[in-house]
Amino acid sequence: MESRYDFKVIEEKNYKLWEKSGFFNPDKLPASHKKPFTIIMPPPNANGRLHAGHALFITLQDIVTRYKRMRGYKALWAPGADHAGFETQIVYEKKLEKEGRSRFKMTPDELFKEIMAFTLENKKYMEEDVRKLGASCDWSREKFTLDKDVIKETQNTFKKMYDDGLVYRGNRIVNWCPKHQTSLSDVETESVEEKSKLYYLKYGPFTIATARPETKFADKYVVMHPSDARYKKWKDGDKIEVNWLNGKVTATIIKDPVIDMDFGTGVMTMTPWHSQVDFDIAEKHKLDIEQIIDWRGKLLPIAHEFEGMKIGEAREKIVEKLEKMGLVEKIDENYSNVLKKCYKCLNPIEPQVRPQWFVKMKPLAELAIKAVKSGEVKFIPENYEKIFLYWMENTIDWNISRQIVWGIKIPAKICDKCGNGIPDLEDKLSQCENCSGELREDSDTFDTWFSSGQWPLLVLGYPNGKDFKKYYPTDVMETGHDLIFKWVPRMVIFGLYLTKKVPFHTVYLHGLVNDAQGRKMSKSKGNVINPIELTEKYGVDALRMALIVGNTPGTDLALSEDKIRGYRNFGTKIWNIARFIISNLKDSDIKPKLSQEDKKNLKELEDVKAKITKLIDKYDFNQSSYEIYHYVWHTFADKIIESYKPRLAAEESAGRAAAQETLLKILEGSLKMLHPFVPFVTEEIWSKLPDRKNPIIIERW
RNA sequence: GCGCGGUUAGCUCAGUGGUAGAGCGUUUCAUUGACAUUGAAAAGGUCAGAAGUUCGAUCCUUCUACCGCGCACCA
Repeated sequence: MESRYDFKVIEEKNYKLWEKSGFFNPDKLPASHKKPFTIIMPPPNANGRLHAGHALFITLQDIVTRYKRMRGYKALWAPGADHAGFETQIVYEKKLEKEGRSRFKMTPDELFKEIMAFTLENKKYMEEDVRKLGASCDWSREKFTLDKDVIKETQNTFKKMYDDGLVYRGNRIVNWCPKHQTSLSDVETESVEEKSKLYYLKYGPFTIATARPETKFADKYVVMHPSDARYKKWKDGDKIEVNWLNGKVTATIIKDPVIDMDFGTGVMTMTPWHSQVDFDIAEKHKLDIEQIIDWRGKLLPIAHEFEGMKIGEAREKIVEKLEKMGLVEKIDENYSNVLKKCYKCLNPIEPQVRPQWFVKMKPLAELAIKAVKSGEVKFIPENYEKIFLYWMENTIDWNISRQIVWGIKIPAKICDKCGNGIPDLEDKLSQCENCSGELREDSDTFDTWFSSGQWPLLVLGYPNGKDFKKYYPTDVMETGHDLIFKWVPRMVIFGLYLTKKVPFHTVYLHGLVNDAQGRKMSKSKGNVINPIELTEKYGVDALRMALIVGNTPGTDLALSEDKIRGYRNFGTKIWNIARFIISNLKDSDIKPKLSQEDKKNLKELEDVKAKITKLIDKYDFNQSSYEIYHYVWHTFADKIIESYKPRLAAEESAGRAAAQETLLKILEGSLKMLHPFVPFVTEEIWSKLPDRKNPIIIERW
């Protein structure tokens, strides 16, 4: 055996050995592996290389998969690659920008083809990285989120939901990103608290408070609480004449309990086209709505002299005008409000009314709530159950249309005459059934989460695939805690809606991987750790241990190079334990006679194994890795081996043979327990032990 | 504002109703022997603060403070 553990050579060699063995594919496991155990890999974004967070989830899922495989399960870990709609399109747009091009100057087809080529090129590197980290996933089942069957089934689901009344076309207020020229769902926005000014403006006999004077040109409704005593002389529906930005306006009084009497003056005017609250009120009272700001974030002709101005610069100028008109009562400078921003570019979202496809969430959310409350789906850590339920109990309808090309086309026809939208999977319809207007193809694509939400089903070939029957429902969904809203609920919902079964019974959520000081990694801070570079320096096994030990579910992890170095030493330790024992193998025909000490040590090995088994079954990787680490280093190496040295050095005897045999047995047992955590070094040592029939990857735990 | 989490060794973090743990760092000694070292040992903690439950609280309960994070239709 080489005196040094040369991980670079060994990692490559053994990953090839595993791939060649076919054991990543559950169908090729020995027949004794009967009961399926399934994990669906959250598909990494195909447009780039893996980051530290990926390394963590690959390690976690690989540990479970290897463990279950060794426990005799028909273990399936199905990998994937995500086209990552909006994300990838943005990456590509930046690339175009650098080249002095723009997506708005390309046809959708051209753009789609270019992004496809770009993504497929990068996908290879992503897959290379996944392999590098030792993932024992079944590559023969890999799915790409834009595979033909994935597209087809996603579109079928859309049609089915439409037929079931769960998808509708609505002219509703959506989150509009003026930079990216697309609508976004609620989870694709970030709420940022900002200091701004609150303007108190005179509106006829009232004073209204607003943070956005630039939207107020067309305001012609005044809203107040029905039981506000200050305004009881006005009745719902009363008309008043008001001198306003564009001259005289006839305003209508609206009484609605949505108004907070304690905020401002308890009176507001409304801009339904650009505010969620206002839109809701307008819908309720069937009021007129009018667009003030265009899709690029500039004022429309209704703003008269301000037409064409960006809203940011228009605000102060409009306030100046209001001041000249004597309409500004006061300005509160210390107002802080919450602004929604595009989660990618952080530009403010402009709420806009736009015809879009929506999913009716309430009945679907109820399915998910029931499944979680009845314990069909469990969360690790448990407190995420509360978060999940809170989210499900407060859903709003989900906008699934995106105005980008990089995604799955919405298979529908639109009638511009009456606003009707109809799913059309076979591209057959040409005339509107309502108004006989001409239909055009919907140019929008689905929100990525609409297809990702069906991922466990799609990977397994829902509805008729063999795998679907065999491996669905899956066992555990392991993903980042940041996806508790974006992804997990949608998978539960689609699973229940389409199959009446939960897609997985356990959700394991890991935290973020931060830098050594616990700060979030970011390019601007320059503290991004590249996992592949680390594996080249310290080996994959070392990185895996560093990501697992001391890391509890749901909690962020600080990853330092020192820690990885520590576990690199652990690998060296394992290697040297093996070297020592292999150089002290049984070398005579004398029948071994186990001493009390031998029996005690073998019993301890069994006890440790039982403990670790219990811990892994609970998905407690922190404790289990900690236990195995301490057993191997501080019990096996420091105590047991040390105490056996005199016996090994002694004359040939039954006692010496027993010492040799006992040490080998403990080594074998330890290697098996170590294998899920540090697969490479254990596989290599295993191959060097006498009389190996199988690689350790399919040895029985 | 509401919700969730955290506060434990110099740093990063585990953990438990009954003498407080790891990795890295620090100090001392031993050692080239399976060990790109390793082994033995040491220093270092009112387990954020207060009150309560308990024979006993770092752990359970309540409150407070500070730090994170998430959510939010007070315009």
